[in-house]
Amino acid sequence: MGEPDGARTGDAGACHEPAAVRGREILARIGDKWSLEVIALLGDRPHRFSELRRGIDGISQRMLTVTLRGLERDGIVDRTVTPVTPPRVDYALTDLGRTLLCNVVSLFGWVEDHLGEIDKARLEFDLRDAEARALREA
Amino acid sequence: MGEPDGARTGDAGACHEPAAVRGREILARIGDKWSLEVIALLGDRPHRFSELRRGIDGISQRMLTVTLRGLERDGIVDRTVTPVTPPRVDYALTDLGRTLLCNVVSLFGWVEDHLGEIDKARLEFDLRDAEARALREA
DNA sequence: CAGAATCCCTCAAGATACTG
DNA sequence: CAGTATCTTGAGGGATTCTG
Repeated sequence: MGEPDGARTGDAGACHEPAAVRGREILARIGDKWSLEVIALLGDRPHRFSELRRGIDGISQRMLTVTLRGLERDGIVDRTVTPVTPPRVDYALTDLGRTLLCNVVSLFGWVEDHLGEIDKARLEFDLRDAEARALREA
Repeated sequence: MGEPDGARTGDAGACHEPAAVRGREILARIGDKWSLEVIALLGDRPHRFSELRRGIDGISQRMLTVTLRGLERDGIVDRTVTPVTPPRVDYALTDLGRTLLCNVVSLFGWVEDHLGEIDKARLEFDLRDAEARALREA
């Protein structure tokens, strides 16, 4: 940590990148391993840190913290500290976060609607692939 | 290579995973570094391999191949080989790919509409963060 | 309870070289 | 031209430890 340099996650002052890049950046955030589950839970109601931890199977406290920080930084979630002992921290979706959730939900709708096709495509691909592979070794 | 086992990219026969996991899986695919740009280009019109390579700045031929294979496996893009010398391979969106493109476009719309808010949130976050950091060292 | 700091390891991206 | 086969590197993520 020698240099408390500006750049945070590698996107520094990326404010003037082409829209496609910014778009991918956002998609990458919500497409990462945990963000979506956090957003989904918070879409229901606000949660405390430990509630999220229990609610998301397999997440480490480190990754929960990292994920929440990223979402907070992007203005997707709101963090409220209540200075009591032991400390209490609540997380909730911001207005921005809620509008994002809407889009994500509709994308999920697409996924549900087409899961069958996707699985079918994979099966066929893997089959063709296995055939080709078998031929090469013959 | 030793075991030509079933599993391909680590999702094996993931057909019965919870919807949330499948959704994240798809988001992760389209949120990866190159898929979106490929889909965007193909949304315009079919492209040859080398056209895509030239059209996507900074992609290596390996990553283009890997990306295309993933999209093909999921039934998003269609691969057509014309057996001539030198070989000619064309890629195009499938019907499934086109419906996905629609959703992606609307998600991009959201990003464009809220880029300002996101950037503002980041600026404020980084500022608060820097303040807190400065205080700790005092 | 909620997190910060640290270490470590895996896996995917990238560069490079070779081939049908 | 359109790939495949290796190798190296680096970021993402897990386990553990320490603290206000």
